[in-house]
Amino acid sequence: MSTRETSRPREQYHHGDLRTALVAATRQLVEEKGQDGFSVSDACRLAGVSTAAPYRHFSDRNAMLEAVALDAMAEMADQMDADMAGHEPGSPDAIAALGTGYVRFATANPGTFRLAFAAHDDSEKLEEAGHRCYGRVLDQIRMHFGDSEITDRVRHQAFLLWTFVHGLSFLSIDGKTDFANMQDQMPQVVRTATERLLVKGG
Amino acid sequence: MSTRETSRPREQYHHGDLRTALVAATRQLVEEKGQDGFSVSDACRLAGVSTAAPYRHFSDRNAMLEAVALDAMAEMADQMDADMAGHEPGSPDAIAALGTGYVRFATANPGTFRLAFAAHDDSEKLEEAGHRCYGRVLDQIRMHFGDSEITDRVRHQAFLLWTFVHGLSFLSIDGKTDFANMQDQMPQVVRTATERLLVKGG
DNA sequence: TCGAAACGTTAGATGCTCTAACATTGTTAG
DNA sequence: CTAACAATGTTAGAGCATCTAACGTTTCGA
Repeated sequence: MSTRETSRPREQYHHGDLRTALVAATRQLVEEKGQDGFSVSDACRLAGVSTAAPYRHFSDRNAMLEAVALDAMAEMADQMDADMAGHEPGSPDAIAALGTGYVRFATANPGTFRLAFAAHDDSEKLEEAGHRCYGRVLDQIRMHFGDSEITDRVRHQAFLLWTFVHGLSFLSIDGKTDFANMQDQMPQVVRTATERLLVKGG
Repeated sequence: MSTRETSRPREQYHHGDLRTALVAATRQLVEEKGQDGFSVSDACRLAGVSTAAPYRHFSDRNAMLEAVALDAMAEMADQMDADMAGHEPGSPDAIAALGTGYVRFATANPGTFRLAFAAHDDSEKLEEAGHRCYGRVLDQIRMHFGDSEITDRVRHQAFLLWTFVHGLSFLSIDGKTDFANMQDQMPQVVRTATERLLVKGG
């Protein structure tokens, strides 16, 4: 067994999978200290390598953050899939579950969520991952209306819903909700908003 | 006339109103380069003082940002008041105007908006300014329902609306809307969401 | 008017990002 | 098998940022 933990000092000159270790360290630090609080040096300490090592794998500090954002976006898609499983496709239940999954990811990974949605100046990969994620919403709304393709009506409705859960995510992670227990009440709030925002009208 | 511009070098030893000048410089830089891109040194260069000068007025870099956030919060309240003027108090028009003002401030001052709503670990002043701002929303909803005091129903409705405009603000400043022209279409989106979210039901 | 308080400056300690030059290991062509 | 080369690590250091310490200048009140 090779020593690949991020916490213990290495015995070998080559790490083995430093890129992955650095992304993990970066993510952990972003959660602990936020995007600005994060430092490349700290990540190096966590991974047990010198401060110059990351530059073999990332062009700069920002690229490290971008890699975390990319990971997070994919993970969020997975979480949304999981939360949606078992619900009738296109049903209000399924749509609300999609929204709930979104907010749940945000509150469970506030630093990463904020990072993933900050304006990374035109990272094509990240944009693409975001679209894959959003595609789930579009598709559910499409099925809800029984449309065969993504129409303007579908797009408009999806945007209203996304806007709501996105706002709820930020208010939650910034501590602006005065819910006694966010965890318990959030799904009901999402459900209410979904039902009210989602009408045929367009 | 004393030299108080932020761009020109001073002739006098004492600046006159350095605190104000630094807040202005900080705000400008936050808009230009974002919260992380901002540096105290840059602000000093703009204000024409040495890099040690700010520490007579602010405990640290973060306190400078907090001062900007505080200013912004007050300014946002003003903008919301202005946008609401002329509408019947408690009317859907007034409420939608309140929301539109919120989003307009965010898109006009993205860096500052993001800063103002980031989680500044328990700044009482900032929290208080936020509550003053939110009070406007609560009051309009209260009047909308003809209630004499802020009831749970009012609070719940206000929260739904705030959530929506907050989400719309972030999606807008992060370039996640595919509106052809945000400026033109945003008020209609806010109007639609307001009408759908705002129902007696609770 | 004179001493203290307020407010600025320079110098420097410390830490961060990133690059250059060099060291070690893995890989592959002959 | 082995010598080159590619990949991936290291150390040293340039350059810039935050913040503190010690000190200079101006304002203001007793």
